[in-house]
Amino acid sequence: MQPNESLHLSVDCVLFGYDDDGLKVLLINQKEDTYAHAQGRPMSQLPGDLILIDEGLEAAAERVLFELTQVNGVYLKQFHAYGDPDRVKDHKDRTWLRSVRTLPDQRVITVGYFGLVSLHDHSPQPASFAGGVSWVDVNEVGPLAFDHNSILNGAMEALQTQLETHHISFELLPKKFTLSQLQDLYETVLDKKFDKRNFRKNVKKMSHVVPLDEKQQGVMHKPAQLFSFNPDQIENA
Amino acid sequence: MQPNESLHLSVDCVLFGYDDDGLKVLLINQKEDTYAHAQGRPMSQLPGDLILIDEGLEAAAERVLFELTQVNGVYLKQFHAYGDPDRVKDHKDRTWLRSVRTLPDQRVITVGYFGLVSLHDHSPQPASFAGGVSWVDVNEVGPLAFDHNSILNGAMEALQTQLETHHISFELLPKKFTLSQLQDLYETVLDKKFDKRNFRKNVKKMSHVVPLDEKQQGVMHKPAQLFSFNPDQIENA
DNA sequence: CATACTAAGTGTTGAAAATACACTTTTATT
DNA sequence: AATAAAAGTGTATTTTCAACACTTAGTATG
Repeated sequence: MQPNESLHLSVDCVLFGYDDDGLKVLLINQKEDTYAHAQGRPMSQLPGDLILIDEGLEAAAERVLFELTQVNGVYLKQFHAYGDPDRVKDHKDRTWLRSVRTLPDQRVITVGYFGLVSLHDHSPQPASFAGGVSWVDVNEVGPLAFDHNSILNGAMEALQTQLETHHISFELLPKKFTLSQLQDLYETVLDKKFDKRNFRKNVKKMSHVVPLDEKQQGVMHKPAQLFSFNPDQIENA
Repeated sequence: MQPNESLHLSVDCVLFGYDDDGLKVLLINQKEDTYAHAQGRPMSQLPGDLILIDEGLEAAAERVLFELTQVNGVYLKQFHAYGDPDRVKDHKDRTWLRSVRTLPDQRVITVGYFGLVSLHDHSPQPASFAGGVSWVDVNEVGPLAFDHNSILNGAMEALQTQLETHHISFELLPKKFTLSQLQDLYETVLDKKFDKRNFRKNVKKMSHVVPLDEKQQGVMHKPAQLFSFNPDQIENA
């Protein structure tokens, strides 16, 4: 029995970005000219790439994300491995693979990581690599290359679970934020509404959310109190 | 950049077995004679093996588990991928690897699956492969080969989470069981005590747990009502 | 400077869920 | 007949969750 002759491993990163406009995911647009003399048309896909031979999975996810988006030091969490033997063999994906891989027919297993950034004050400048990059509202994502739609779904579920159990909202918000922004974030990610007063009662119990001596400015209504996260307290969340 | 020259992928299965005596995990004992003319001594490890070149991850986990334990059709769930570049390079593990692998120096990434069986009425007869196999109480597991102790820890956490969120207890119990057995299972897996009356109130709400017209026999105390799981209702759990 | 607009901010009440707690029953054994 | 052993059962209290409407502080406009 010759178990695995040659089998490749990649990481795919689902980078979520949040601002007042909603929850976005960072997608890469395949280069148009890849398809100039070939069948098919360019699709969008998640940022991902093969791991290096002596590189850890987490390190690979950080590197790939940095190479493709210039984003550094973000919260990254593994959520699932995808290993269908045919996951990169679909007809629609072959033209692109032939243009970028030396061995386009090899099986690739991929490990999914999701990452979180705030689009408010981070605004990562995605490297214009591989044909361009864009933030797409998670509710407006069309068909993606490979099995990336189901990877994205897996990431969404993992994000929802993590938000409910580990209160990781601070990864998606600017350093200073209002309670209404926090509530909008919860409502957007979990796709349900909360009562304003009850929501605020719960926030009061979260010791890692601390009020600042500062108020919102330049809004044409009562300015909101600003809050921030106390990193020392996050473990207790 | 030559991404990954040769890199292997395995699955490791953490098979939990439960009976009145506690929660066990199935371990493989490395063959003594492997070490006859070499340094080191045999260790225990989780059942696992390289995946085949055209085999899905889930299918690989099922196959490996069947080959090593003769267990078929059990609940199996992926929980984490382990990819430290040095995870199979520790000195203590090299003798064994040289004896079983054609390429003992290759990096191996592994995907962890956990499985559940009842030791009451299943009693899987583990194939005496690779030097013997044994059920070890999860609280008495010594040092394992590779990073298998941390894989086991990951599986334990996944099991606890699944039990609390998806009520998968039926995978670990015999077809007929008493409420005391069910409570013991919860207490063992989650490592906390429950109040008998409150526990039974909660069970009454679980529509997939149904009473039978049958009682325990041959016990020297009041015989308990037997229950079973209604497979049609499990989705609603 | 008065008015209008906008989102911020704030408490109470009722329902439901979680917790704490002790005695009686049924069978097998001697 | 007495004993041992775990099964089985109900209520009162506390805590958590859910529903609900008005006042406040600032900006903009006439």
